[in-house]
Amino acid sequence: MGRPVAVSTPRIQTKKRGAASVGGRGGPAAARVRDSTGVHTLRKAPRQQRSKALIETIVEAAALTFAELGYARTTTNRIAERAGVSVGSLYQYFSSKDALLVQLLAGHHAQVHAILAPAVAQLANPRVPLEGTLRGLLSALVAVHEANPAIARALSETVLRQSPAIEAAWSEEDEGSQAAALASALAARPDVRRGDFAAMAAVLARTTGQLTRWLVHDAPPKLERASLLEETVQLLLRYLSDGGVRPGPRSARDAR
Amino acid sequence: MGRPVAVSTPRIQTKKRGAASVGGRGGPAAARVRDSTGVHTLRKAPRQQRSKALIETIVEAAALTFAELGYARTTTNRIAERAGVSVGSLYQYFSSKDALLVQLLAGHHAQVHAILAPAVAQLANPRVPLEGTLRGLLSALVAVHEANPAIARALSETVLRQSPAIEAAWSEEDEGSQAAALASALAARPDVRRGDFAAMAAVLARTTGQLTRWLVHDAPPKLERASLLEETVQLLLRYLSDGGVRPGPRSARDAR
DNA sequence: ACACAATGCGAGCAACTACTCGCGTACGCT
DNA sequence: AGCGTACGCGAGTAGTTGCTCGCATTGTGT
Repeated sequence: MGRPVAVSTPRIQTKKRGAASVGGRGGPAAARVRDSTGVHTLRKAPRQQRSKALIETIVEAAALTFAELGYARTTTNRIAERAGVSVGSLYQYFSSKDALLVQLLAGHHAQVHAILAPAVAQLANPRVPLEGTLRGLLSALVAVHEANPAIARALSETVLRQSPAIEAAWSEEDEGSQAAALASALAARPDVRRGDFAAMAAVLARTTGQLTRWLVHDAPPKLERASLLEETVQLLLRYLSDGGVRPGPRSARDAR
Repeated sequence: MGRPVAVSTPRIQTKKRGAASVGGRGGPAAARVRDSTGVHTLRKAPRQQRSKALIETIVEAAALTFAELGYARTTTNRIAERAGVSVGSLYQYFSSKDALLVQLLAGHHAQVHAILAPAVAQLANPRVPLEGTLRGLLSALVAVHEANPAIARALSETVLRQSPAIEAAWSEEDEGSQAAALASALAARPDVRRGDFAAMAAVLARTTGQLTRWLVHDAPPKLERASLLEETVQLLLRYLSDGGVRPGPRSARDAR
């Protein structure tokens, strides 16, 4: 490359000292500009077509790389390389590595929410049988995770608690956020076991989310997907259903 | 598209960092942590009292720091600082940051195993009621996690998939490893619902582990621990119990 | 066709990390 | 006390990472 690469930047402007130590191995955690509101949006709105395509490409590459290497081991340079663009372009639209992940999280949450909302609504209608609703819900969630295993896996594993910003973005709208609606839906159904509905909703939400992710990404390959899905349905259905196990006087005294 | 021109680094991956130098260093017998595939062991066996205490201190500091900051953001310097020792001392006994974590994992697994084994054995005896066994199991697991929240949290969250060595150490003996024993124990009980016992065992193990960790470390503080624990017991109990839920229209509607 | 802005580039930098090495210190034995 | 050595130390090193900045390239309005 015969191009005279100019002299190195003579500008010795001191970098903005970032906040606490944030970052992976050997990274300069400096200049992590954190908006006071903590909201990470695109730094800049794409005005032309090529830039929109570029953003798309970057996000896809990021998803793939996060999924493959995990968040901590993924470098922005690698993302850019995979996307076939330069790091500079990446940072023109995403203010940080975190921002990239937050973007991914937002997309995922949108998908999950689109499934959860109608499911909870249907649950609130006692005339619709539980089993069908649950089965449909699980299938839909599994489909989402299957449709984009890369994102979902990266999201659920290595990622949380890496940085405050990410954690905030995640908890903003996770499975538990609809707990209140879920709890009242459960309470409204006569075929659901009476109890502490808030706790029930929390346990239900947590279990559903975890089992779904596990089922798609980490379940032992030896076991058949169909069986596991069916077992999951049974787990949830039996948990919610009234009757069945008699917690009556008999079992009350068996505790030692 | 200009090619990157291979920035600097004429060297090709002369990284001698994370790699565990196996063998060599012929010398004193090293105290082994858990020798299976020759993963990580203590570099050197402590011969004097002060060094034993030092190792203890380091491990504790590591647990605390991992829990607080997560694995990726924890630096060995910080661990040493917290332990009040020098990095040099740390590296005299632990060959790497990974080794420290592997040590922690081993300890945790030992504790969990000590709980799981007798519980599965008890489960295999049909004369012991399910409910009591489950409740006891859950209480014990919760106690372990509560007794050392730092380790358990670090272990369950940020850590896995960070490096191949760690992943290997983890999967060596996780909840699923006793799936076979669990499955046959379930099959032997007449009061357990018939089905695909392998899948049941897997779902059961996964759910138990996840809910326990969640309960101790991440459950919304608004909900009471006791309620959540009780709900978890119900979840597992109802999942396993025979009878109860009917696929068809419900008939028996007993109040409460 | 022309000017100007939007976009894209990529080498380089400062920060930060995991880990080493040579040397002083405290231990335990005789 | 005296001596060999296990122990402990911490400044320093090589290597990486996230991110910036000046400039080249492409698109758009007129």
